[in-house]
Amino acid sequence: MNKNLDFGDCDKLLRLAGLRITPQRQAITRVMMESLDHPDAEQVLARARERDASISQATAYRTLAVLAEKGLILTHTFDGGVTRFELANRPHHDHIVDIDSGEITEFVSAEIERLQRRIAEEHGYDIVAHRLELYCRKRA
Amino acid sequence: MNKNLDFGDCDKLLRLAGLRITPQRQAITRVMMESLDHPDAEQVLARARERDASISQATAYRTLAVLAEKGLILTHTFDGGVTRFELANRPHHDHIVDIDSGEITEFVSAEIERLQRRIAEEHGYDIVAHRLELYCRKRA
DNA sequence: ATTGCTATTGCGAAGCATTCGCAATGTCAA
DNA sequence: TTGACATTGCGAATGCTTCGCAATAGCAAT
Repeated sequence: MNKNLDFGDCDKLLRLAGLRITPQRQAITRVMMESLDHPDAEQVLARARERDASISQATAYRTLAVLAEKGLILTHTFDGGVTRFELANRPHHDHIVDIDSGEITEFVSAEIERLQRRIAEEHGYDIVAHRLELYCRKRA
Repeated sequence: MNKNLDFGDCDKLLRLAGLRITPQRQAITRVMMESLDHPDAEQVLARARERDASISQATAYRTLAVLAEKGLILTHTFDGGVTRFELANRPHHDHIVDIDSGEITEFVSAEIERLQRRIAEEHGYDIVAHRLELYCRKRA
């Protein structure tokens, strides 16, 4: 009980989403808060079960879905792969996907973002969101 | 290796890909040559069956897979949806998606592509493919 | 604390797109 | 024409994700 130092933050996040606080949701939410990578549902479930072994697969999917719906986590579906998740309140970034290993690298380019805005503007648009993924292979 | 192929001849295309010419593959390949949109496997199958009603679902998937593998068609997966296909003889382009109307506008930016290559290079990667989508709203 | 309303859960089954195993058939070079 | 082997259709099997439902648990009002 004394190791749950992040309980407050976690509960706050769940209340933000207007969700009832359950041990399962706390475990899953804390996993997302601690994950620095982009785990898929299976990985989130495995990590959450280290905290609460009783969590079912369905609950993992449902909790991730509702957190995404409330905007607290982001979902990514890289080409041909499963849905992956990450916490939403992090700085914006795009992704490099290693097509051999599946490894994800994050990057930001202010210059690309500026060009995107210019292109959108030239077509009479304002950008609401964008998605940029580079599917890459390690240099020989 | 497929940049300058003659896409006007279905049989020639299949032969260049090193594939045996079958009625099923001819039908599917012709469907792809005539499609101006980005049909999914189910749609390709339906259109191909107008030419050859005997084509099975498995053959549609297998043919599309092998054509993609040979670089003759491209695959797209929009937002966790199904895989969609497009003939590969069109100039590369990215998409502006009007989030209100769903209208798609194509664009190309050599400058963005150059920046992408530089970013990938800085991370030790070569770009094999990329995906860039701008989700936009018409300017007020 | 107790109650009552309902959101949430676990379970297994059901979807859905896609792939696979295999015997039959078709293609093409020799 | 032949024969090796590529390709096909069928249906079953995947793999990820969602659903139906009865039991359970959270939470606000008593």
